[in-house]
Amino acid sequence: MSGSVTGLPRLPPANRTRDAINVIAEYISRTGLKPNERLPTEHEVMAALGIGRSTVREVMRHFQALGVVETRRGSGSFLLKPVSAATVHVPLSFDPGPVRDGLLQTLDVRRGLEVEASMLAAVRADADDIAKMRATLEEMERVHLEKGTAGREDLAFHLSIYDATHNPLFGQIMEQMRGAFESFFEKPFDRPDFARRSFPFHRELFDAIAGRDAPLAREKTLQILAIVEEDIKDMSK
Amino acid sequence: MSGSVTGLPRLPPANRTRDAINVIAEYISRTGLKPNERLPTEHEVMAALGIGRSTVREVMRHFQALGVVETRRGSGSFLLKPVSAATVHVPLSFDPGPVRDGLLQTLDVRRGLEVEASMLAAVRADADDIAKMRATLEEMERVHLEKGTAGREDLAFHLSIYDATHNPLFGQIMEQMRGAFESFFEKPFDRPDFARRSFPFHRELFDAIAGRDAPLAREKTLQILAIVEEDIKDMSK
DNA sequence: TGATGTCTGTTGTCTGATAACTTTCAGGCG
DNA sequence: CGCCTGAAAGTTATCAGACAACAGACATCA
Repeated sequence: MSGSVTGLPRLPPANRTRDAINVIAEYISRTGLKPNERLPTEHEVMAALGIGRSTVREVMRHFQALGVVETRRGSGSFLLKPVSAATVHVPLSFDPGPVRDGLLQTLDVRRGLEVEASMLAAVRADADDIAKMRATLEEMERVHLEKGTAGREDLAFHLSIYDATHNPLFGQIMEQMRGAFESFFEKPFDRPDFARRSFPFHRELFDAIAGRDAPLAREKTLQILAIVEEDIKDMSK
Repeated sequence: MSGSVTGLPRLPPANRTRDAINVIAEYISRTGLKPNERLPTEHEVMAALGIGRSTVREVMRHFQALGVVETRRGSGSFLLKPVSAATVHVPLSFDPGPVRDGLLQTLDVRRGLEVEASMLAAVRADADDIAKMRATLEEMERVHLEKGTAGREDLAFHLSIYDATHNPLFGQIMEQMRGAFESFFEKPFDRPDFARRSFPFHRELFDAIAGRDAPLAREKTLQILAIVEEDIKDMSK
């Protein structure tokens, strides 16, 4: 065939935009920019890197697509998620089809992740993790008894479980999947009666994790998700 | 405060780029454009939508960041993954830290997903799915006995399991995580002796799935991944 | 035949301009 | 003093036009 010499890794044709993307990522990590903080203006970046504004805008559009940056017209660009030169970006794309199918498909994935997270939490959680889980659980129970629902606090409890795995991937995947879904179709997770029946199982799940009983933690997680599945099916007739 | 009424989701100030992104996505699905096929040139899109070229470029940059489109200077833009107006994009980003930690972190996630996929496959697989899994398994065994390793065929076998869940999310998540990692650090999955000991368990996993034995399928998947975990730990000192 | 030059179409980037929006702040008014 | 109004400055959104760099097809020549 034509000159396909092995060992020479076909380098991309000089690409200032891609370079600028890496430089910006490195800049963010070097300056320790935190989420919600503002990035330099397009003109500043332009002048600093010696590139045109359209190139700067393509860089920003890149980070926007990755959900790392949000730019507000008239205000500037703001960091949404921490990032560094070593950050790995994994864009997922899928067609959920009808809403109901999309929810059930993600539930399959969620089941896999949540079960694993619960088991790992039961094995790896330290005293601080358990204390934090207990705190979020009790806050959730309090709000639930008071208002009859506790979507936000429920989420906080599950996030504290992810944290207890000491593996940031779980929290990030679940949170970002949830975010993507909320923005695309109405959020059914805020319905007052949604998954209400799963409420008592949360304390049982916590007890299982705190008691280092991984199989039981798995069982309780499956029970919670089974209720969620039923409610999704009921909800969509 | 100023008019911050709850329940009204603050719509973004007219955004031609975002509109164009949706229009392009809709166009791709409507014309049934397949991966590897070429998109219209920037000038064509520009003229067709009546927008400026920089806007077109930002749209392309968006799809590029999402891994949906690849644009080659002098040639044009090419579709990498199927897309439609209903496609949901979930960009994940995380810092794996040291390579070894990154691999072990993804292994936690992979364990959750693979176990769930195996169990679902055991429940949902139809005759065609089982036939396909058998075919890829036997191909893998054949290549393994011949060459001592079978990375590509091993992957095909696992993908056939994902397909048997009838939930496209599993395949996409796993494939894209793998792709992101292969491009960032050297691919250890091609090492001749990597995870060799897991070889015999693959047929046992298949037998469990074909026998509709979900708990056994879970067990076999865990055995395979335990070997992978050991090998990762061995490999990195 | 095979390598080389040339032409056309396409993407990459820059420059400069205008519009639209946000934030700030000074001034007016009760 | 406190609140509202509106002008001004800063910032992003988009456009238009230009030139450079590259890929692919075709013609040319040894």
